[in-house]
Amino acid sequence: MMNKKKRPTLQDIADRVGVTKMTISRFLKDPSQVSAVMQEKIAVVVEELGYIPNRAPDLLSRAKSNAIGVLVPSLTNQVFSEVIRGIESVTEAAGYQTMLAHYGYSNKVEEQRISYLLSYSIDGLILSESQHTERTLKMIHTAGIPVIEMMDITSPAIEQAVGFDNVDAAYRMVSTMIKKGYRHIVYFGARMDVRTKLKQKGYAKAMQEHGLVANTVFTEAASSFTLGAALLQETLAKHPKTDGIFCTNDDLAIGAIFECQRLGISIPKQIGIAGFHGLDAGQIMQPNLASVITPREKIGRVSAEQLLSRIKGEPIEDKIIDLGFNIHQGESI
Amino acid sequence: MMNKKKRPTLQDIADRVGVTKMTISRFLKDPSQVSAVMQEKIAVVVEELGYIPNRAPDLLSRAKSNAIGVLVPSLTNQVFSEVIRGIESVTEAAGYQTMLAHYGYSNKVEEQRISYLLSYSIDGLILSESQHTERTLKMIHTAGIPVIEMMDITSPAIEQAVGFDNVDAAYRMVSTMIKKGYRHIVYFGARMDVRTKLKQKGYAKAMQEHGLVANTVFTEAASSFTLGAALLQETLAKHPKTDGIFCTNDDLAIGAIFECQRLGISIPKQIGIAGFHGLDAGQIMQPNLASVITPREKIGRVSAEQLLSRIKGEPIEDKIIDLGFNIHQGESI
DNA sequence: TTTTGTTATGTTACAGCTAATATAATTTGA
DNA sequence: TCAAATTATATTAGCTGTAACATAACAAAA
Repeated sequence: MMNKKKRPTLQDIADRVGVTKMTISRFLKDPSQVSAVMQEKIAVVVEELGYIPNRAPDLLSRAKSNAIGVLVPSLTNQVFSEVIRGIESVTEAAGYQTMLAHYGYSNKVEEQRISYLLSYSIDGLILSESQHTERTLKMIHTAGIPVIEMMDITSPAIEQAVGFDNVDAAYRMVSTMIKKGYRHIVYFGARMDVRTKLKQKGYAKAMQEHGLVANTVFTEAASSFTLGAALLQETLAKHPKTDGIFCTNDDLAIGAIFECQRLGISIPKQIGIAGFHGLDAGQIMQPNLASVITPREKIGRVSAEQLLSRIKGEPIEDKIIDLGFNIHQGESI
Repeated sequence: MMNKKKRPTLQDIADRVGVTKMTISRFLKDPSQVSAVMQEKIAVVVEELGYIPNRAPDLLSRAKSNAIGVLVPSLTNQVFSEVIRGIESVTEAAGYQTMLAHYGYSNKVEEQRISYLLSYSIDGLILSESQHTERTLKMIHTAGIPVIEMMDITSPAIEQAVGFDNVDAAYRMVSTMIKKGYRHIVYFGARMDVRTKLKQKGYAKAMQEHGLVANTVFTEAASSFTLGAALLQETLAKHPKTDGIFCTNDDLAIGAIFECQRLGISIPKQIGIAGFHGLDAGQIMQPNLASVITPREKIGRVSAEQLLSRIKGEPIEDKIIDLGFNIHQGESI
């Protein structure tokens, strides 16, 4: 076993300077709390020993850690990188550390990750789901820290939700497609997590209202461009009359468009395709991708703001904060 | 101030069960260390109180933290999500926690993040850079934990590097383009971090060897599809004879291709375009993108394996582990 | 000078868990 | 049956920093 070198402690510094560690502690927190002479002496030794702070004792003896936990389903998913950017813009400014974890869309893994984050005495938690295991709910309750659920607002499980209405967003996009004349619209899903299912609900509702038949093509795999292409193939085989496709995200939509182009299927003439989230890639491509534009960074920012305000002890003002979405028609429908 | 609810401790459980907290500690670590009767009794109370472990005391008493730190420049960058996946596949299997931090390509931020990770007594560190501030080097030295530098192997700053040779990779791709007949190849850079500069070096070397003029078009902004399109515009204006483009990453390359398509510039006939890393998006698109395929997941995996082995006290076998790369010609050059 | 106020430093105690060691309880074996 | 071996539980001490309180040192005011 490699034994970590014994790192210098406050006591080590104190011994060299000839004071007690309390003085060093004060200096590190705010140098002006110590006399000018001391400041110099201590600074030299701190530098010399290369002191590295140790958070453990602080976590042990005090309630606040000045850190929050953030759980996202996946790091590969660009949607969440933007959410994270929003969160950190707020936490950094407020001097909070952000402990990031991902759970691969699994409730069980989410539970483990939350347990791990809580073991570091975080002051608050931002989740990306609104469905959790029993034990997760119990842990959160026991920890007694504020929690925000991000992204979807249709059925928050805990205290406060920030995001938009996935069902309505899907409903509106599909309605737009129907209004444009599409009749055989298929829904592309991947991984079938909660949000994918909510969008399916909105899709089904729109189809039903117009007396149209709802068809879903999906896979359990994580979505990707390649997968969009594969789902298109499957769709052409299973539902040859398809004239429209609504995808749970832009990755699938872009993959499907590429595949159409490869097969010589004209977009939007023969098939109209719409995605979800309005990522950069879809906006730059030819044809410009129709998509539901979601306020990802803002969701992160508002979530963090709400969380910090609650950590400060302020009460919940709005249990549900709806940040809305926009339908972008682009050129692909 | 919101006061976090006082979480149950081992003592609380012990009191209810009527034993000492040591017995509870043993049970939690390995239930079989405790008599069968106790196991049942304790399990009930643990469940009932919703016990959440507290890592602080453990960290404090200098035991191993069973956590490693991983620093990546950016979470938005898909390259690094794949590296992280590789790392976690190893650390999870070994029961290690991975503490993730990102530093936005800034040495100074890297320093802060490292300080933060070290304050949690991590057992090892994986970095994505081979250039660091003075203080970073000092801290790492003082902490006395093993460190791996990932991605580039041309000039490791600390102990051990895992990755490939960026200069050579760029050199080989550009040489391939030259061999195919391209003469006015421009290099697209973004953010001009260390790796971007290394690739530029390889590009310049290949151009020079063939008596060709090297031209770089770049921006300080983070790369994106949109940016690739913008750089293409700039290039057409500045270097109208351009017949080839080598990009520091696939995002720029894809953006450039889209822009060419929009402008009616034929690829690869009029302009050949090559990217770097071989991401999914480039492989599915039309035309299939030429790119340097890098073993990203493997870099993560090997880095983690090496780190864990060194945490166990094993010596460094190879200071530099070169995992190579492949030139994929695709259809875009 | 003495008193009071102010600033700088010191002292004490504590947070929760576990390694190491001690003791009690139980089983085994001759 | 009782000593020895084994197993189960208890006791003690320590990890590092800081809040809270105590004291010392010095300056200003009376």
